[in-house]
Amino acid sequence: MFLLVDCNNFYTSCEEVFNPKLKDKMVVVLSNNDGCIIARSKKAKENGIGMGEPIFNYKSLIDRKKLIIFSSNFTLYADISQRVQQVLLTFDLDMEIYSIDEAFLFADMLSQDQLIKLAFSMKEKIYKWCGIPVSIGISKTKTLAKLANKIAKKSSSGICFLFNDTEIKNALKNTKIEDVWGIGRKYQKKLKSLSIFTAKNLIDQNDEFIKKNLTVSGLRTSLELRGKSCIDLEDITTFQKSILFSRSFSNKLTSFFDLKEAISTFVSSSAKKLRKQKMMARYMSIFIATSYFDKKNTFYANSSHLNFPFPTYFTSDLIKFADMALKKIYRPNIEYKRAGILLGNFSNENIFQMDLFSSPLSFEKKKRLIKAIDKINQKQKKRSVFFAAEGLNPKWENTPINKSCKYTTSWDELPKIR
DNA sequence: TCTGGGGTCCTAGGACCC
DNA sequence: TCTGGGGTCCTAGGACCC
Repeated sequence: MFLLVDCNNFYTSCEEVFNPKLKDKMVVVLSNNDGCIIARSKKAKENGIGMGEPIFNYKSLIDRKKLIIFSSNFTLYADISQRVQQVLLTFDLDMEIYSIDEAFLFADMLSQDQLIKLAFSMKEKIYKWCGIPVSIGISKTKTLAKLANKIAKKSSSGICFLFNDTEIKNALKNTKIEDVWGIGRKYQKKLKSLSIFTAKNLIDQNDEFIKKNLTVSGLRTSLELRGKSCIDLEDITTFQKSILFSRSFSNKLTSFFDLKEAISTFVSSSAKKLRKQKMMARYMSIFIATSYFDKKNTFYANSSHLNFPFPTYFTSDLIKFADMALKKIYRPNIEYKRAGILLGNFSNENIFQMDLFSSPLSFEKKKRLIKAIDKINQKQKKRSVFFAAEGLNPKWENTPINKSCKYTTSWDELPKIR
């Protein structure tokens, strides 16, 4: 049996842990640049505040102090997530961290009664130790566990089991097709045009039809809904395949120089992430775009891809490559609103093919240099040492206005009790 | 003049997830 | 006026090989 443990309203719940007064209030957490709503408290959801909506739609609610807003604080959320995972580990089951607020667990050799008991004690322990409420769905496959979790969210106990065929059949009948894990916006539309409205409707189709319309992923989904497990627990050791860093700018950028500074900063951050995972990249993609919502000017978006002759995790190399890529897609006199970089095609830092013409000696030298830089930045303030290409005064960064403290990861920001 | 059949690898784009 | 960010998987088509 698979269990899906999912934190309720995760980001706003994290804020509540350190700010109990928020309980039963309308609270939302905002995206970068304080632009869109990316998390809502229960009360906010009940009052019809939509996911992904721009916050300026709710200006009057904020002015009247009915709606409390937070800038996102991912340092805090990631740390709380870690703590929840630690608690889950104490139950000694195979586990897959599926996202910042979800984990799949796999239990065999347990009776239904034991599973029920287990789920209740998990929920209780996580709340007691971390202050985070969770919902748990349990069933025969991951897709059914997801479905059970959705039902659990609405139930008073916060836990839902789908064990026998009648229970499952009923659940499928009452589940809208768009609520099935694996059916997104496009497929939903397609399926509805084919008169498929519920999960039950989907599993009643024949395999060939499903594969033709939804590819093998859709076929897997429907097999899973029928109770046949096709999606295994992901191995924890599976390594990451790409690193993306993208931002919308607070001020639009026009000059090549400004854009280059922003991109170089993105490169520097992604390279740091890459080194942390002891990986090297051989592929880079850069993209830039104007504002999608700017109706006055024509929309421009472009990307440029690059395969390096050798794998690297050196910021210096990557900044040079990024510069080459950016030159290909940059057009003058345009107001850019968004940019990003993607690194991929990874290999291990110790096992890789070197460039035939570079000397191992210079490689070692570069390695020592970058390790030293990382060390300094870790010990001292962030960005004590950085590359000139990143620029001294970023013109695109914004200062979040309503950010809570790093209560759990910074000595200077520990919660104070007065 | 007439020109086969069986493969692999790579990539862009489109779907999905949180 | 103000509109997010980070991932994975699958497929078709093009390039290549023998």
